Amino acid sequence: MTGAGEGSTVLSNVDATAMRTHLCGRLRTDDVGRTVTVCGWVDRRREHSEHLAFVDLRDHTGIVQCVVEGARDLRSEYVVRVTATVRYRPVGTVNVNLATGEIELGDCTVEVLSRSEPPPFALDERTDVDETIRLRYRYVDLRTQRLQRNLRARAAVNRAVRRTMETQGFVEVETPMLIASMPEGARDFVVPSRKEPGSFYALPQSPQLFKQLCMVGGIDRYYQIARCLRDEDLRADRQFEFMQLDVEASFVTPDDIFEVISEAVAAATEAVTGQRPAEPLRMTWLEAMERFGSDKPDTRFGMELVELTSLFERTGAKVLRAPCVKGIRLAGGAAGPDALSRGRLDDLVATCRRWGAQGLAWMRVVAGEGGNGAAPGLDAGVAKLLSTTESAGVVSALDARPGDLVFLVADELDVVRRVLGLLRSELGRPPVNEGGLHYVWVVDFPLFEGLDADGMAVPSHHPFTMPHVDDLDLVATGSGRALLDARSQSYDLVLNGWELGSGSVRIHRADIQQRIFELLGIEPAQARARFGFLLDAFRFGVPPHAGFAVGLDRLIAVLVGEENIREVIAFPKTQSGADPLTNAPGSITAAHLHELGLRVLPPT
RNA sequence: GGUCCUGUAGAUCAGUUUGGAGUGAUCGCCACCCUGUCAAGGUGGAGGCCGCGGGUUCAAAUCCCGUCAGGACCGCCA
Repeated sequence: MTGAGEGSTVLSNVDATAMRTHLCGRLRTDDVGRTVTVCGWVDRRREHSEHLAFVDLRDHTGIVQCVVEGARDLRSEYVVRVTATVRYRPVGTVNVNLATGEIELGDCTVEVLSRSEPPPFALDERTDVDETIRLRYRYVDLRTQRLQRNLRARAAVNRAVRRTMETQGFVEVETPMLIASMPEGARDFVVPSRKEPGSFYALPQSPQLFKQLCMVGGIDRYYQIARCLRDEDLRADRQFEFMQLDVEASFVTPDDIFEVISEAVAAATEAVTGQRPAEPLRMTWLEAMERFGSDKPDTRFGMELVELTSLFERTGAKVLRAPCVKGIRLAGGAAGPDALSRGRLDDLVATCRRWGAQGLAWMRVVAGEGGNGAAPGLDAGVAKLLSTTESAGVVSALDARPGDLVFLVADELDVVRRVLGLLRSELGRPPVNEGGLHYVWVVDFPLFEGLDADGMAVPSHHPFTMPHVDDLDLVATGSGRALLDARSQSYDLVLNGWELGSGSVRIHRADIQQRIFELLGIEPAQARARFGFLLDAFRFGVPPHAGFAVGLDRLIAVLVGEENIREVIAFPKTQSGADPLTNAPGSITAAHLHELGLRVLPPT
């Protein structure tokens, strides 16, 4: 957080107000001898008698010790104003753990501005308070160092992102919150119309179509720090509403977008950590899936997937006979302090089944027979089912050493990738605040995710995603499963295994768009109904354009080392979508319902 | 829609496996004492529908069923 205040344009005397001269945490030995007035909350008091009490006064900058003489009824979280003289602490009473530890406030005149009931939970960092209670009293929780730090980091990111986008020539355009519902993608939040009962607005899942209209409108370079809403189940990294740095630019290639976004996240990173991150790696989707079993690879640690299919092509071990076999190695997983227990292994097998695999084969790596220098062998688990050649092949392909644990999954290609990718994270992923910041551009995503029951292609992104330049012919003439090899000009930005955002080059040519609709099974009439206004706009001169959106909540969470985006959101919702503070969602009056032409059905 | 974990004092947790007398601890809170503490210290005290409902049992915080709330994950999130 060293850089959080850097480059800010605030006035230097902003600490002072009509009620105070200084902020608590900023007082230093330079201020000794000054008469100051500070305001804040009583953090802790240490009463020695009616003659002497030490009162720690806290504001968002930190704590300063007030030496209060004479009896005063000052309790936790009272809001007080103290006028006093800054003085050195007596020899031997300096507190090295406190930024203000060399000084204290003496001759205090204390004014109680507001009393407080005892707080519902301790505001220190030592105990993990139940999150429901923290959210119920979020206004108290916000006083903690943790949330003060996180929200100020968030503001620093917003500021840095705005500055860098402006510097790069982007224009901030605000798009509407009340829009038409699109029957694509995530579930929309809807708002009933009063003027037209029975009709509904949707809240935007993203400004996607509006930013493309901005390109048709000649904005050239658009950006917005936009609130987006999706009515899908919540997770540690997903809230109903979230913020995106939304970007679109005309007459650009993906490289232009990479440059702009890389610069924005670098500026955001520097604003929080004080250091510019390394340039993002670039990796194709295929490489990410093959090496990490995920389209959001966490490159902070190894344990990469190793291809073993050909080794088991003619295996006698039935459980390993499959279209695809891959393995990963857990160093020290079989022996030593980090060894996995049999119970843990059984759990992992069950977990992999839940993830969709037929099973999980595991083996311990042991020292080879024949003494020193002999190649390691395999033991336990399915080891006895393997031929000597197969065992040796596994050991050599995975570079396994005695004491390691080896996991194999044999199944369809996509299952093997996914399950081993999840297992790799489960076993090896470091905490969010360890291992540095590793940005990765994942490029060349498949254009289609698969085929639906009718044999129609299912888009992996949205239907306006431009095919890869080398796959335009395939898209134009291909059919059936062959189409699944087609790549698109879409890309994701990943940070330490978190998907930060995605973007693409958009289709600006009517012929390509028409072909894509055809492959997706969208009839012309249907296309008109759904996206008519966009297609109309494209008839009036659309520039080639591309864009991106960065999930700011996730970015900020990783930058401040939080595992959960609720910790970087001032007033988040619980996993069930409720707000324990305001009790949202709630009912509305019958009159209100009537006005909107709505009737609530009884619960089923 | 599903899987798993959690729910005991204002807070954080023991106690639940194997049912048994009065559910304890620490912090906080209240009162008193204490003139250099800083997670101050000392003495005393208050504070519990053991999430809720039902069942089994002579007996339930503990076992069973249901339900509510919170969390992690799968599905979902173009």
